[in-house]
Amino acid sequence: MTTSTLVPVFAALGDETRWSILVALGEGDASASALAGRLPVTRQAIAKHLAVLQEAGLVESLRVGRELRYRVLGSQLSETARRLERIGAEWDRRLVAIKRIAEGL
Amino acid sequence: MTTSTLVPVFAALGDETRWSILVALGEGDASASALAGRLPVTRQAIAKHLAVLQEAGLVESLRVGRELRYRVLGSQLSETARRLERIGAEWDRRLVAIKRIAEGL
DNA sequence: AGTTAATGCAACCCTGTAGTTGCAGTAACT
DNA sequence: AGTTACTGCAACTACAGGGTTGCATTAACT
Repeated sequence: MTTSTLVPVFAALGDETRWSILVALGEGDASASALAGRLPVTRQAIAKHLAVLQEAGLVESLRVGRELRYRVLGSQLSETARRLERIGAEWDRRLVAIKRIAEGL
Repeated sequence: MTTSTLVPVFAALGDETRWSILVALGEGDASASALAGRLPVTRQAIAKHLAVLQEAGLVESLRVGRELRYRVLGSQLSETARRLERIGAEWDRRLVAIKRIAEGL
């Protein structure tokens, strides 16, 4: 497991507008146009954000009639969370070890 | 719990160089100058990155003699992981509910 | 006290990207 | 078939931020 695939996910999550989109999608699948009706940005801007989110594996798209609907993928988020947890735990373990050494054990 | 404090953390994690810094710090506390010796960027660039990481609560600084040493905070990472996990789980729950409706229950 | 080695600050370049407007394409619905 | 409503593509603006160089400052160490 490399971190190379993690970075794009975080980069995607590090934007307020994209979070708004994710939260909106969290309430139900929606197209770029539909999202543009709820958020204070253009449909084209939203389309770009959706492309970034899809590239990061955080959403998937599905054609429904003439519209392209997007669905949020919670599993990817959970997967990322598990990885983060492991890394954080490891760093904390090291810190504890350092403290024990500092205390002269 | 709002997501407003989450975004800076992800923005901080969404950069390869900052990950290199975090990984390096994961092996032991270090100053900006020391890090500059190991990574292919300037000390000043690293200093900026460290400021971002500190702002996001991912590292803390401690003076040791005339140098300013940085330490990675795994706990913040774990905290973020827990939040992510919850959100991801909630979205997945909704998806499952939708599928059950689609199956006509 | 003088030297050395660290940090702090400022100005600058340049690329990436969030956002826009405008128009072309395309597939439903009547 | 014609209209409507959605997506796709392209060009452009503007600003944030990752990176650099250069210099000032400050605090250990001898």
